Amino acid sequence: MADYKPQTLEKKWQERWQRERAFEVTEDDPRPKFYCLEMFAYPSGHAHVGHLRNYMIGDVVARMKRMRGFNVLHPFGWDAFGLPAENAAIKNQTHPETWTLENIAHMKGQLQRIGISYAWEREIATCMPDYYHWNQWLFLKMLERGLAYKKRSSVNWCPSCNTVLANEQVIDGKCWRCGTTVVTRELEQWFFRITQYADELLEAADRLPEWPDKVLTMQRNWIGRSEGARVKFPLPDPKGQPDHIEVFTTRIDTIYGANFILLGPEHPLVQQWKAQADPAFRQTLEKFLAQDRTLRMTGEIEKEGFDTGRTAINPFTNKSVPVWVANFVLGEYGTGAVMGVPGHDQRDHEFAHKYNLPITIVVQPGAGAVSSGSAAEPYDGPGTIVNSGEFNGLPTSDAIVKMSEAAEARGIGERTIQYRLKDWGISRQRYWGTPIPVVYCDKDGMVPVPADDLPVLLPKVAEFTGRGDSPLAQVPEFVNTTCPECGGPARRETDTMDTFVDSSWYFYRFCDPKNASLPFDPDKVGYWGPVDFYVGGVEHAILHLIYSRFFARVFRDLGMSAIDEPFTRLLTQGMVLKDGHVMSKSKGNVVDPDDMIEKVGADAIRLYVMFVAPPEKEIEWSDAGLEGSYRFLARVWRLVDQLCETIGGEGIPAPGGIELDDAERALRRKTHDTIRRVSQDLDPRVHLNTAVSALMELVNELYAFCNRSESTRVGRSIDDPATIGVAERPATIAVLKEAVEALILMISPFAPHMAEELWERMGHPDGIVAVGWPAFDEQVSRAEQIVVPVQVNGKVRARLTVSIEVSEDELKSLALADPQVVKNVEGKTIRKVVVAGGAGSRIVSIVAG
RNA sequence: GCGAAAGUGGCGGAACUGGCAGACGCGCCGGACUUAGGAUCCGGUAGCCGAAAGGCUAUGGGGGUUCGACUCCCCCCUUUCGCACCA
Repeated sequence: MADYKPQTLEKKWQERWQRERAFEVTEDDPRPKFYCLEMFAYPSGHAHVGHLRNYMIGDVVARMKRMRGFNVLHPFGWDAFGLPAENAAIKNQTHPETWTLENIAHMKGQLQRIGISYAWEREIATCMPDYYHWNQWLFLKMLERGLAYKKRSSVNWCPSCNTVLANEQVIDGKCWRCGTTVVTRELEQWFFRITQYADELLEAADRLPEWPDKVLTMQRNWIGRSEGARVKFPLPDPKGQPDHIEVFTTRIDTIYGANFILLGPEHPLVQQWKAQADPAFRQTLEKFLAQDRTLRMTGEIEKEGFDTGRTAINPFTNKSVPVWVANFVLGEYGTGAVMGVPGHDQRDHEFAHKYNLPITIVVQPGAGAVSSGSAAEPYDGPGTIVNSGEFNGLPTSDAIVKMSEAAEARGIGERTIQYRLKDWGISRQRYWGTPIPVVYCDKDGMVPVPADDLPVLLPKVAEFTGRGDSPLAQVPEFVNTTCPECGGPARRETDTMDTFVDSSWYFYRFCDPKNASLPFDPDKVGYWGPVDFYVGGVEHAILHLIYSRFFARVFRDLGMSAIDEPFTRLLTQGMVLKDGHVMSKSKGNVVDPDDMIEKVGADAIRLYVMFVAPPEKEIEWSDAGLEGSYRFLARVWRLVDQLCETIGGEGIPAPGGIELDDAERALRRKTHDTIRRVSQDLDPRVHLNTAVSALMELVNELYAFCNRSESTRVGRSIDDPATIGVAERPATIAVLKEAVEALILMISPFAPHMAEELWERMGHPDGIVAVGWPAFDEQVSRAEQIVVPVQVNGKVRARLTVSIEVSEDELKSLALADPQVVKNVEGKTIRKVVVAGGAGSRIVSIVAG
């Protein structure tokens, strides 16, 4: 007899798993593969239970799949480059690498203490040269194929982080990381041509049935496909190169109502015209253009325009229309210019109203009578075309086709598809990232570093001032190099890559983490890929998950893999709140897992987090709930502790062929019913909370079974003489053994340490890891009892408890034998008895009269 | 404004394809065992009526489909999340 002492037994099993390399895997394994992955971690210092929830969910699935006969790859690594390391270095006078490696060591210990079953021999850290080497390799491949390119552009600049942000990293005009308002800068930047895959990424989103709809919707919106047309509005008096303004519209059918042209402030013609204008005009234009770009992007400022004094020709009406600059037109989207149709667009209507521009109605809702005059409200729905010459009377949908064709025939426009998605800017003016492997030579210009010279190592020395230029530019030994082409002096690129590059393909590196000649062996990715089950926070729904889908296609097109979609199934786990807020160090509401392990052990934490809510939902941390889970584990412990001498070891037969009494049969049914429920709740559903509750029911049933009489009572306190374990009857022992062993096995994904210990105490010295999932006996489970409602003339008059083995005929006779049914149909003629419902549940309806 | 998801006891949550609403746990109440109990074991716990048997009312609100609705359909309310001038 021994009390449940999680701390010592957990340590024992963690050491044993490590010693026996219990979770390491190879590719030459006859079992089917299963790749289970949680989003790798940024090594920020200390993991709190909110972080750990992610890994616990993946671990339950990985352990369960192992038991069910899969060769399970379950690796872990570190997203180790990034700004916080650099900021910490500035603050603490240490090196980012020191800070990062110390954090990794600590967090790795935390993960081991909570008992996550990782193949640690495959661990990777993106800040190591043997990893970022392959970022550089891939960059060169993308450069060769035109998927990486450099251009000058206005970029989002975070003045606090002192670096560029991708569009995806700007939230409401603010930096995703620090919340500082983002400003615009003109810089030479490297881009990845993700837009080349826009259509494919969008289309394939329909073929990801095991992703949450929410994530797919977000990705679809982010890619933002619109079908429309580009149309040229000629400039009668160009005085310069372009002799027209091209607009993008999804509503070419309203073009007869286009009474003005609006240019975005970034439109090149605006700059050109400004330069040509007289000083007074230029000054007012500049004043207008000085509006804060980020304020404009929030959409909360009033619509304002500036009349350029120029005109263009509407190519359909041949009328002259004024050209304005408008603060609400986005320079980066479409052509940066739009046609203003005040009759049928809310924004254009407001604009026309404000500046007294004419409004023309060209669409009537429905096919009804034509009303005249300008509408007080713009109508932007479908309808019938009016005031549009030869197109009058067409439905708007037809008009879009006909007018597009007309524009194409006249060479003044074409149908196009416009995406909201833009190319991915990857240059970062920071130190702690992958150096971009190109050099600049006065003679040969931009020259890629030859693949044989990779990796371009990040120099150890760098000064961390937090100034707004690239720290690498301060390191002459790094910057000054020779040109691979001509051997003359050259300068290295001093920007580093966005860390999202690192995280966009790490799941392939895990398949072959030590490969020194390629990012991975295609055969190994062919074996393990794609990731079958991927767990992570919904905050990565757009950034990481679109970039990874993009990179998977790049590798595919390089001939490195056959995989389009890197993640077959995605689970976005909910956050862990404390006192109603997300855990964060600054809020002071973090729950440190090591404190909790000290109190109740890792298994109780794991069980609690899995039990308290479905994995997708956020949970509110509760110490009382945690204690409840500890109590449950202690309850299981006591049960097994008191029974194992009787039911453990060899020589006890399976209960299959033995004659059982009612209670034994009921327990056996419960055992197999629980196996069925837990199995289904774990796979294919991942309803971990209900799986745990099914196990709790089984434990309750076991206690009730043993407590039928004083002599078989279990579960009292250790020193209580009433707790002498169980009976004599071989059938009882056989049924109990089956139930208890199934319980231990099924609890092991949740509470692996305790399960191992109990399994050992039951007389199995070889450890649980290699043991299979408990066998499910359908025969036993089919004898399950169900309750069938019996209706008489449409009202439920009785409920029959029957076995689902009962046939329909038997069910009918049972219904008629039920006293209450007899009472309800007494003296009446039974017209009809109906049996309905699916397998397992049947409804008897009796029509009497 | 647009889009998505959700609304069930004191609380977290269950209910799988339309079939006993509230599994399981927390909390609370009681009993047993005890010098003691914040341990353990056993029981109770949606609301209302009733001594009980039992009955009635209940899944945000209102309609509908159905023998039967937490579940499906329509309208409304609330909350959360995402997008937000994308022409």
